[in-house]
Amino acid sequence: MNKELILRLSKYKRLLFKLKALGLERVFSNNLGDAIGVAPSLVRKDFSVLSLSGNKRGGYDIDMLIEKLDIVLGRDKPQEVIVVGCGRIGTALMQYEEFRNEGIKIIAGFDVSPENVSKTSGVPIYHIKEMKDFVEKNGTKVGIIAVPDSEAAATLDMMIESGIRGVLNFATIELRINNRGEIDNEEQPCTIHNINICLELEHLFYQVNVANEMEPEKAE
Amino acid sequence: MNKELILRLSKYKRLLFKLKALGLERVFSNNLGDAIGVAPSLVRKDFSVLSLSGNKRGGYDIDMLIEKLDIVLGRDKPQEVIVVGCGRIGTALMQYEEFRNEGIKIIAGFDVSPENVSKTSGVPIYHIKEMKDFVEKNGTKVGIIAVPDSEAAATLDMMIESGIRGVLNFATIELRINNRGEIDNEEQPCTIHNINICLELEHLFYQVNVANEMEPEKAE
DNA sequence: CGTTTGTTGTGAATTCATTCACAATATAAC
DNA sequence: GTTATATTGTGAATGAATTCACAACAAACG
Repeated sequence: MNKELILRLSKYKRLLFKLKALGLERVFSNNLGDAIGVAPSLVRKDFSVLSLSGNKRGGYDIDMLIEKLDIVLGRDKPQEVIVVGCGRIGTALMQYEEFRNEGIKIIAGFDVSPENVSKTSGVPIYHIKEMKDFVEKNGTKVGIIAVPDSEAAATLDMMIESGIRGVLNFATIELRINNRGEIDNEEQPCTIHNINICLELEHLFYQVNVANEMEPEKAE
Repeated sequence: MNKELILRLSKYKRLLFKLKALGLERVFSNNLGDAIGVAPSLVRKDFSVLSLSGNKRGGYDIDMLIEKLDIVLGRDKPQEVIVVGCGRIGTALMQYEEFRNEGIKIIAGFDVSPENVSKTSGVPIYHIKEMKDFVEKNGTKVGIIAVPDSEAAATLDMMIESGIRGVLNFATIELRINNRGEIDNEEQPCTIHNINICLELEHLFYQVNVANEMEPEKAE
């Protein structure tokens, strides 16, 4: 299963929810394709791979798609997350409204000095030393790294040691285990996704200052 | 120019800075490959495409690489950014330390009620109505969207109308213009990058709950 | 009931990034 | 100065994701 494919499946699902809320019952591959910006043939191929079949003329049943996608994406289990590092980014995430709509819940924050963290978010804040106990007790599997760059690598080690198996990293250093974000020779693999805001902005500056300044033919 | 390629170039550059700070003068393709997690042949291919050549035995000259990469990536110009939406995410970004190291500067924040935004970051906060004037006066080309989902599409329109040509979107709805994040039939193209935290977390849950729970052979 | 229409489903073709493999060659060693 | 060695540079091979193209077919229509 391809990373891009999984991302598309999540996008389909989100879109299908909205269409359903609007009262629709069926969709065509080109509706979905238009909305998420891919070719209709790719939508059909994706569904084909997952054995989601539609009606030869009436398109796909929205409820069916949502139900099957939920299974494929593993959305039956609770989506609970911890945040490690309660600085500005960390606390902003704890109060992030949109998580609620997606069924994602931040269940705890951890910091080296929890006494300095405002508790306004309603999320309990603990000292980072308590992380392992907490994660074991709650069976938490996913966590966010929002610590300064200098602490990121050590934080990752602690999280993996605690039992975390999926990590979203906001530090600007690229965290990896072995070669490509996943341990696969270990019994318990851990997946790491890096969100590197600086890198994204730099990419935009490239597009704006370089790619778009070229002759249209040379560009991109 | 491929998106992944541009990202790799930024990573090379960042790494080269660190190596230089450590006193190194030359690197081999496998040093760079190991460090950023790609094959050495890809590093060589990347440099080959850009006509960055090394010495048949002594590797690549770090200063030369940095200099040339800076040109290719368009880092000569100032990297100034505005933030639209000064809620928790927006203000956290305004105070984000790591931008400084990368030469990125947040030069203003805009909000519908600037009077409610704390000014502690040192970044001036204006009413969103003043954006167009500001952007025109300062020639700003890149901006960050940190408004609620419901406002995101309208905010994008305003930013483009104001003259912004590169957008980093933190709202969880996927913003696009035409089909794929770029207008290319217009005179002034605009590139949009979406950072969708919910999507990333959902992807992690998929990895943790589904992919990694399968038999190792079936997984991924 | 036969015909038209529109959409799915999928094997084949395509495209494109990455890896392979190795000739070319600069440096080091002797 | 000759030989050995390590690394670059790149054309060809590979591999994977996407698009194409069209047969199959269900629904609508007359």
